[in-house]
Amino acid sequence: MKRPTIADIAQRAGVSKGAVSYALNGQPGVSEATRQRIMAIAREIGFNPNSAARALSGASAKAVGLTLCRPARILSIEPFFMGLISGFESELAARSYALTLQVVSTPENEVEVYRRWWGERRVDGVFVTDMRAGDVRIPVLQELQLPAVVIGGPGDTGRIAQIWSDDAGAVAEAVRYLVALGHRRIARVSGLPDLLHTQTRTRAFTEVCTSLGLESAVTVPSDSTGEEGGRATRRLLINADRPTAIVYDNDVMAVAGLAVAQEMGLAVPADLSIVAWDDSPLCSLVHPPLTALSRDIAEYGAHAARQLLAAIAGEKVTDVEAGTAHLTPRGSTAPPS
Amino acid sequence: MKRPTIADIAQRAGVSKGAVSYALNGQPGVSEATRQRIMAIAREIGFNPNSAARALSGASAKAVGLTLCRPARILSIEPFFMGLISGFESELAARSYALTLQVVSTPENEVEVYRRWWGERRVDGVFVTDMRAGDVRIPVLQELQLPAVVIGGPGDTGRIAQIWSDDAGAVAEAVRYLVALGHRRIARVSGLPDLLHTQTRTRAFTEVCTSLGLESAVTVPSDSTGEEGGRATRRLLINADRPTAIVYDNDVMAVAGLAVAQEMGLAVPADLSIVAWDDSPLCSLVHPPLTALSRDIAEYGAHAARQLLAAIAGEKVTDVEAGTAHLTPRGSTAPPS
DNA sequence: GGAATTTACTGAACCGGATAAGTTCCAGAC
DNA sequence: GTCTGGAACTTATCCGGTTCAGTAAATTCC
Repeated sequence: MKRPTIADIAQRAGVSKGAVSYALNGQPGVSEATRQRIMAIAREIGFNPNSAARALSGASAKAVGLTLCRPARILSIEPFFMGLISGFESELAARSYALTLQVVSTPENEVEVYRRWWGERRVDGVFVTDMRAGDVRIPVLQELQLPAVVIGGPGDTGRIAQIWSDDAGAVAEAVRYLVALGHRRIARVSGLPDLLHTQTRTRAFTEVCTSLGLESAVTVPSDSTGEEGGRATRRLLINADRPTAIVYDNDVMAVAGLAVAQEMGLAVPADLSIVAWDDSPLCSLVHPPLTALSRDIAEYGAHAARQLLAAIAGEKVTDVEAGTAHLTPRGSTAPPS
Repeated sequence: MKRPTIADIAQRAGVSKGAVSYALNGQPGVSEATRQRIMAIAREIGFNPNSAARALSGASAKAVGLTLCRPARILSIEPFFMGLISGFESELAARSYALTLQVVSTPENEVEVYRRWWGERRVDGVFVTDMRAGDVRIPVLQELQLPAVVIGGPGDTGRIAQIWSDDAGAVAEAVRYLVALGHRRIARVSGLPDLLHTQTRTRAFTEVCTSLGLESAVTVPSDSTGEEGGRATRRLLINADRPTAIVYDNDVMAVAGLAVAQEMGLAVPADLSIVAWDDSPLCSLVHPPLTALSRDIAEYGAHAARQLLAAIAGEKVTDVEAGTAHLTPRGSTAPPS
């Protein structure tokens, strides 16, 4: 089956290719009657503009890119990214933008992918996640002048717009809530320590715990996996002066922590309170359901997509703080016994 | 920054555009010396072929598509797809193919996306998941002659290749194991009943239970979500002659089922044995860790990607059964008390 | 040694759109 | 009645590759 082109439409309508192009793109240069006639023919024969041809003649590729820098094992269970992707799609699909995905193994690898995408003109812009301090990707994106939006910050991104949620405020809310319940020994199991948002959260956690004069407030670094989160929990709970509450940097680690507590014969929430970050369905799935710092990740993603599309359109895009997480108390938190 | 093109290379090397194209694509028509010189220059100036131009001049788009027909809420927690995507990527990245993702809401919508992708020449082929009986997508793909691989079957896909794992064998293995432990009342919580693989599993489950002469062997339909899986479990467990073991069609529902059992004061595995399908890290995360029907989903995806690339290359691709799931016993199964 | 073939290229057409630069044609102004 | 200006087109060029037809030089063959 042959793909219909504007030449086919032009022939049917008895006009030139140029006229068809003007008509379909809402450009001036054709009468309203002709435009309607052309559009009707296009619809009738199921015309879709060849994205390659369009991209080649200087217009946009109508695609944006996302690189995921995680091994398969971790990705498969990280609900955050799928939520984010769903959010992206809600905006992108409406404007007929495609999302191009690439799984990579290192940030250096990510840079290579950006360079390739740029050279291939494959994408009009990219989403950047998992920002690190002094991230190597930022200078490259600036050099290539590839539109981008950094998700998670705030950090030093130069002219590149970023969007983040108020992690410091959220962590403070969680700690204050636990303290109000009577907890005095609170621990936190964090994600990868070199990620920017981990650092933000760690700083905020330490600050708020100090200001509230807590007995102990350690942060144990982990890597966002359930496995490592469980190990970190075990290390915390074998101490004599074990914490009475633990805040986890994501839901997967929180679930693993819950399992470790059960395995060690500790009752949740009687002996240990648990707070999860990022409230995926996972949190309400387990027993007891986990108190979580919820935020609308899909909306977060949609917001980021709007930002990126604006940046691609050449509009001035400013940094925004969006979607502050707020505490959703469930069965995993209670006063310490 | 200007993107380097083959014209730039041609100028530097003092040859024509055509010669450069032949050299870079390993085509005959240039001497080995010239080829080396051209390749060196290309590497030096960081040349990447413009994918749009390449796609336009008849060559492939170097991209494949995947549509996901799930609401955001479900997708975010479904580890299966991320595992599959990781598997795709391992093959695609090696051959510089991009993966284009689109989240849609209905199968009809999926058909539209296929038509658009085809018209736009955006992808060279597509992965098809979640096959239903009499799936509307198959005739469209045949009509468009868009290379495709169906993941999950076997079904009636005409000339389109498919890949599936031996679900019937796996479900039999699980049931036989439970029966060997002494269970006589086994239930199953399934995924969406109109999906082909759900039907295959249901048929196999009923058959093996009948052949083993079990007291009761109901399948309760669900929709793969934890929420619905939990509800189905609750409905099963309130009966007087409740099952002593439940097999779930995915890991998320199994985890939800575990939570419901705990909530109802039933001990797992003493009062209820649980078997999960698809062994994501989730299964080893909870307490007790879940016995699961494991298969290597990433390898499954990689296999599918190899099939699709072969189909795109015009090779004859045959249906294959790959990666049979096998039982991985963990703490959630034991003889009934 | 001259014709035939092969090698190593060049030049130009082509893919399917976007778009700048004409070309008609007609209404309105003077 | 001529001139101007704009609407409604057409024509031609460009984007950056691929590929085919052509060509000159080198090599092979009898």
